[in-house]
Amino acid sequence: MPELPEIETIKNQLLSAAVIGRSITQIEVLYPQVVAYTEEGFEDVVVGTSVDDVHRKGKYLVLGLDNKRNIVIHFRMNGRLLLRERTFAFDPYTQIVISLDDGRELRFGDSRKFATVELMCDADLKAKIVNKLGPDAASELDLEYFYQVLQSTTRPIKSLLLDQQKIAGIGNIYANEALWWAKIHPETSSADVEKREAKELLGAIHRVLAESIQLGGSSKRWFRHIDGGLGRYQEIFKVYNKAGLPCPRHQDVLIRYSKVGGRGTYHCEICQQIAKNRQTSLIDQ
DNA sequence: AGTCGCCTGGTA
DNA sequence: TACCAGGCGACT
Repeated sequence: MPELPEIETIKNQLLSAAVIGRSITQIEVLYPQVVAYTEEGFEDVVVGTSVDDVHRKGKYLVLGLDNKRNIVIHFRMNGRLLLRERTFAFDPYTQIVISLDDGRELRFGDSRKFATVELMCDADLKAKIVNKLGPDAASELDLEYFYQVLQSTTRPIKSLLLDQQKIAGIGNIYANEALWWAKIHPETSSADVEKREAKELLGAIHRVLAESIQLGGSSKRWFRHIDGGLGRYQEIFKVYNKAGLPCPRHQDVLIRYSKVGGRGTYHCEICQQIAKNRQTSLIDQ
């Protein structure tokens, strides 16, 4: 589920809830497979340390500890991180519980069991995660780089937007929404996107991410805030999950569903047309 | 580039 | 009952 705006929301809420500075008194792993990788024993290294940093890179959430270790969480499809008083009722799907010294617990879980929690030192975080991701779509992506990446491949633009090694943080919802705002067909060859369109698309990416962060992310199904509350961006989806409904720009044209790169894709065939591409021009001749 | 596996739950 | 899902890595 969670893409950049959802993880950013979690991060902001953890900061507001003053998690930084709290020390960790206990770790309970209810579902051992959630721990994807540890350089050392999870519990031994974490208990007794305190959280001194919370940040996000792409779709990863990082809890930095004061011993140079990091708890690195990837939510995959259905991951959920809740902050509860210890006495609060058990949350379904909880897989790992991090107890804080003020009586609160960070409870992480995932109904589909795809999500991962890893413990890694600063050097590993950099080598195994940060250096493998492209610039963060919300905070590090500029037109210069974006256009250069587009020029470098003929892959469908939508697939490129989802490629975390090229651009970090965009997932299926925001790829669909940004392409609609920029009026670009999801299957357009990346290299055929003109600089002017690239600028539009970059603006659209920044727009949808920022608006979603303002609304606390999208809770189409599984995403929850740290207090269990829902995001609201799904209330203003333009095309995502809207197959068969009218395009907001064309009341008589219905949103079409298709697959691009194996992922469900939504677009309006009137406002999002494939730019006349070079291959077609050659064939025409 | 496409398909499969990882798993479970919601919905047509 | 079948199909789909805010992801991603390992296959062919």
